[in-house]
Amino acid sequence: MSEQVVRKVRLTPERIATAAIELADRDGIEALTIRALADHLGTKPMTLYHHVAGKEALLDLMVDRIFAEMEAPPEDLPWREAIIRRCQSTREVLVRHPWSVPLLESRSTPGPELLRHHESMLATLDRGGLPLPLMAHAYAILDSFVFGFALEEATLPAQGGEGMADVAEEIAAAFDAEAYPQLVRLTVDHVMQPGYSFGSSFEVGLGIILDGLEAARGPGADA
Amino acid sequence: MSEQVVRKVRLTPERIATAAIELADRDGIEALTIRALADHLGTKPMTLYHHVAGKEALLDLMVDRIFAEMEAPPEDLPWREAIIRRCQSTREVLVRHPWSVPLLESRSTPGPELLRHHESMLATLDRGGLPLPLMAHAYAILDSFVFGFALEEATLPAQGGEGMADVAEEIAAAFDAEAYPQLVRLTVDHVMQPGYSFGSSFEVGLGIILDGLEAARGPGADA
DNA sequence: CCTATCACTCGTACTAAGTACGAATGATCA
DNA sequence: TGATCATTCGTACTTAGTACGAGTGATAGG
Repeated sequence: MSEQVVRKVRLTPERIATAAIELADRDGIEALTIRALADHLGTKPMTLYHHVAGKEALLDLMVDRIFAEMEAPPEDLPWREAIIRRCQSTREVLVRHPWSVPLLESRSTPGPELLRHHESMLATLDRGGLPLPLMAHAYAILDSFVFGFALEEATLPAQGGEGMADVAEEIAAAFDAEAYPQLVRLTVDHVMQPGYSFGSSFEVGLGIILDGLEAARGPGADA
Repeated sequence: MSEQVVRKVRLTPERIATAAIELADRDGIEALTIRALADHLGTKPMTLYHHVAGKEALLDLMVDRIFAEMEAPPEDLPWREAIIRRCQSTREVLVRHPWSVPLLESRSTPGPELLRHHESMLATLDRGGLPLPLMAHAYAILDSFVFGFALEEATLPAQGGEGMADVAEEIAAAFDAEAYPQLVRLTVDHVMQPGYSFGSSFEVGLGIILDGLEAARGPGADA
């Protein structure tokens, strides 16, 4: 049970947050306790409190680090590509840390990395020539979609194409085909088919939204 | 502190879940403890365990009841209107119970009402004449957007138009205008303006997505 | 009418987890 | 060398979920 990793480096809030993310990735967010984290760091619970104000503060730190993982696309990319890149990166990060998705939005105090993330998204939209009101819409819509998608993806049983098909099969068997005909049809005739990938809807959705935004902007300049 | 509501009716899982939702609405999800719930129901903690297997099971019940609140649109409505109606209803429910959004997606065991909700959404899409693969995309995209939007909305400081402007003002003051120019510009020149409403992006986003889906369906090409 | 059953109620207490308090330890600098 | 201060951590308090088993009241069969 105890892992007693020997600590060689000095404790810092950043290092603690990093270790906490490791633990959450490995054992799930519900297994992330102060005691387990201390153990993982080769120290004792109360020691952590000299670097972090409490568990809530720790969660805030973790969230900010998650945002830090989302990379800003290079500025020389065309507007549309840049947005796609950033959204993909965001999704990848959230897939890597599925436990974080409900957390991200339940924290009320925004950290610097969160602000940076938003800022760079807005800057890219600005480069696309969107007027302010449309920019606000674009921002809200894209963010909602990306996080919403990640939210669904995070709770999907298994995201590997095959593993998911298996699960879907079980579900379909448990379903009452009369009570839920569409659900069963979708599952059996589509989801369980080889080559199905839930993730492909991400690209499609993103494309639809970007098309709509460009149409709303009109024939503006691109760069 | 103790509220000691006199209980007149027999305890049932449904009634317990309803009371739990009331409590969560009023005091927040973190204040929903078994003890507080028992108090609210005029009974004792262990009594609840004869009707509900545990707190996890209680949360499952609550989630299913939340889904039950989302109303299916009348079948005679045109396809597009029906989708909009359902999505609006979903959003309204989630705004009414903001604490539930992270919960909804973190539960892995789907209840009957959740299945019903999905089924009716799919049925409406089917009425729209979407072929199966496009239907799957439409479903994933719409759900992601609606829940993602609700997720953001749930964590927004205040959704009343004015209250939010106040908060935005504070935030803008705290911001470093040099570090986050776009964020500040958006906040000051748009969000803080009278008449701004975050929620309006919902309609816009929904419209864009539906336009895109119709376009994809239209001439016969699909994705 | 009496009593056995059973669903329901609840008092007690155990466990896990966050964290307050203050002592011990060790490094830095005058 | 000794004082200061950051860090570490042992102990213990608190809250919350819930296991265990005793009480209690309504109902059904004799």
